Amino acid sequence: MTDFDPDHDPAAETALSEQWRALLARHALTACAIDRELGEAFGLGVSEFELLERLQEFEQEKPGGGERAQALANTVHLSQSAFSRLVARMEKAGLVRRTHCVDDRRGIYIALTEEGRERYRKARPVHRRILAETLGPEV
Amino acid sequence: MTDFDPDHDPAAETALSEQWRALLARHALTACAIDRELGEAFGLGVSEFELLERLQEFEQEKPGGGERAQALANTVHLSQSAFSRLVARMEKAGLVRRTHCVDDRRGIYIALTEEGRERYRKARPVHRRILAETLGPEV
DNA sequence: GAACGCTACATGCATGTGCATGGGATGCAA
DNA sequence: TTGCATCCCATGCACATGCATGTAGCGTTC
Repeated sequence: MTDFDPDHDPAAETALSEQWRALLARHALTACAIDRELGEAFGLGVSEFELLERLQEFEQEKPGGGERAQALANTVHLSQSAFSRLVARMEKAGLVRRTHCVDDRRGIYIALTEEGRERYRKARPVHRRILAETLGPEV
Repeated sequence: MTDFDPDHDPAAETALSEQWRALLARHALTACAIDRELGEAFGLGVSEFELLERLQEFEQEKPGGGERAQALANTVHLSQSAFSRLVARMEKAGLVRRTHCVDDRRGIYIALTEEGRERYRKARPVHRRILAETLGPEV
């Protein structure tokens, strides 16, 4: 709420500003590269890949039949509505499967399909290579 | 083009992946906060503020009548088309002014209006406060 | 158990974005 | 001059996103 800092420090302000610009630049560079390469090769965007990765991780922890949507939505930095549509797209693409919970029929479980696991397995090395290329050089 | 690294190093791969996740999280947190607060208070988004800031910086360097669009587009991490529309929105809002170059009539100059300078002056402290709140705590 | 509020997800709508393309301006070569 | 490739910006289109709202299920209170 305070418009200008009580303890105004120009040097700290400049440092923060440059940190933010660097973050913006790295984010744009990497996200753009992922969208382009994974999009062309596997039909995946940044969010799609992130979701596949989360599902794969959850699957390793407990091999049950998927994970609650709510638990996943928080991990991909999307609004609730955007997440809902992301899952819908990926279900249509055959990468995940939605099933209503039996104990709480408001919620849904989201599980990888075999195709989803396979797609992730193939896309992962490309994703990691892009990270190495764009994040690796600490410019 | 190489699908999997010649020098495969699981530890380095994990480190890169976590670095990317942290970057995604920080970007989402900060960008979202900026969009919300600057949007409510000043009708500005992340890109709008960035452009105002670049224009203000260029203006200080050489107080001439603006900057070439091409030179600015590279600094805000937008596609050429998105940048074109960003400028159109901001011109409509009275924040910038477009003028055709006289020497090369393909290009345009983009200059701050008085309203644009004023809006930036007011928004800047809020922007910096958000950066301090979201980037400052090195979680 | 009826009514109410709350939660979990879906959807209508407005908007911002990237890709492909369009259209005018420039430069160069024949 | 004419023709052609290129550059700079604008625009049609498809699509992803966020906000607001809708809908169905849960829980509590009386």
